[in-house]
Amino acid sequence: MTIKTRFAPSPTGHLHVGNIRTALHNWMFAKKQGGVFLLRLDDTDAERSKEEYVTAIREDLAWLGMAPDEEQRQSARFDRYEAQLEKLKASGRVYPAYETAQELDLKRKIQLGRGKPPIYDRAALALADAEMAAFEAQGRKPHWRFKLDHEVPITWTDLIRGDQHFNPALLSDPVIRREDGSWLYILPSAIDDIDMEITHVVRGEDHVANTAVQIQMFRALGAEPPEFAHEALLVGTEGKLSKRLGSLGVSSFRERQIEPQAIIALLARIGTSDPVEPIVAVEPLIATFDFSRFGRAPARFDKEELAQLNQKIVHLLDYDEVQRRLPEDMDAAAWEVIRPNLHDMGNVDQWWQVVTGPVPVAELSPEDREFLSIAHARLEELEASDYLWKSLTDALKDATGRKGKPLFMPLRQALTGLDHGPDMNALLPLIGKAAALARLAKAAA
RNA sequence: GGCCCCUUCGUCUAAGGGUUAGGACGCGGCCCUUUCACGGCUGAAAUACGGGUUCGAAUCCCGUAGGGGUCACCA
Repeated sequence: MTIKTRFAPSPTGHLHVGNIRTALHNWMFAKKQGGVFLLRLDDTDAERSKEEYVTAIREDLAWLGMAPDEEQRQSARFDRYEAQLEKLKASGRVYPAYETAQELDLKRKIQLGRGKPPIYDRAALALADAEMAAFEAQGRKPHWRFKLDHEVPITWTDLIRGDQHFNPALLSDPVIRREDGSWLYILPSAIDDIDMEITHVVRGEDHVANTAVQIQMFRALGAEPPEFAHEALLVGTEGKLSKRLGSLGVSSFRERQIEPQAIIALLARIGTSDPVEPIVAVEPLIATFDFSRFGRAPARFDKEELAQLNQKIVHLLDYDEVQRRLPEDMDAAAWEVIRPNLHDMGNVDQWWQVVTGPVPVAELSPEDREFLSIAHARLEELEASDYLWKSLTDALKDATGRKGKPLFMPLRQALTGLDHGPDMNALLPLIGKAAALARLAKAAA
């Protein structure tokens, strides 16, 4: 049997870290088994679903390198849901209810006030035909609920959480369809999982109770439930499931010059017993992916940790991977020289500026300026070569007796305008003899 | 409030009765580098609390505290 996972976001907003993590785990699990990764847009809510978010979700997944193998959307399958609902009606597993949202809300408040769990009381189940007819006569239309079988305990072995047990009597019969005919996600999701032959449902632990309900739905529809893996949610650095985390999307990562590889490397490992490591290629990440390594406690997502990982990732990036984002005339050799000093890809221009100039003129003492004019004279006599820096500093050592910091720091400042930066041995050939002479002359003046 | 899950260095975690409680990230120090960074080495750093069970508990049991989730005509 081929493995098939699905990522089922509702296009009511952009993907955020939590979403991305879930998508990633679905994708990695499928890839590890040579399976299929399905993107299913849960757009049953026509009010809130927007086409721009559909596009954004596709683009974000592609940018992260996990384009789906297949795409489906629930809005195209309403006929199918209708047909399946009829079957459930026929087998008595769904029933009409006429309460208004306000009435239900009131009931819940009363239950809560009494210290009881706010579970639907199944009043609609006791309705006589005449009462229903009366509601219909008033023009009231029913919404539909799925009838949980209270006699059958719900159990499954979760790939992350282990054996799970739910008492169906402690769960509300879920509303599956509104009076206006629109669908709630829970039944369509189960129908889709069956029809699309999903073998593994990987989602956040906020769905465990839904899974309990859906397991009865699968069975009521004559299907065996798939495997389930519910992962612990991500929390922010404050320890709470932060609102800020919900707004951290791909666009904010792009703005902050975070490479997709860094996001993948962090999200693949965070909350697992494997260490978060700067790994650029996705294959080793996939190879170590294993649900048994997932912790059950919420993991902390730290933007700072992501930034640090990103820096290490940048230091591992090959020239061909970044070439199209580099200044046009920057070659592989220059990339190698500049790369170790990068904080993120946003620093490239700054360092390339140091090579191509112009650079700011350093403030120097009269002694240093005199030293630099000697340096200028010596450099003029030298051949441009890969060892230009060594030849120059050797010559100056002999000529002036300077050594150590007093020897090289004025040179670095004159040549780069900065007191830190890439190795001058590598940098000077990049700057070139002519430009170096000009900078020395300017700083000595 | 009911139900479910969780609690080991700052962070992510390993160790399912006997360990100097291990690793990774971060942090400190040293080395390398005629700068910064990179890299190498090294150090500090944890079993939430209280009771049991046991020769022996991070590990099993109970309780307390704390955290997370859920209990929608959202997904």
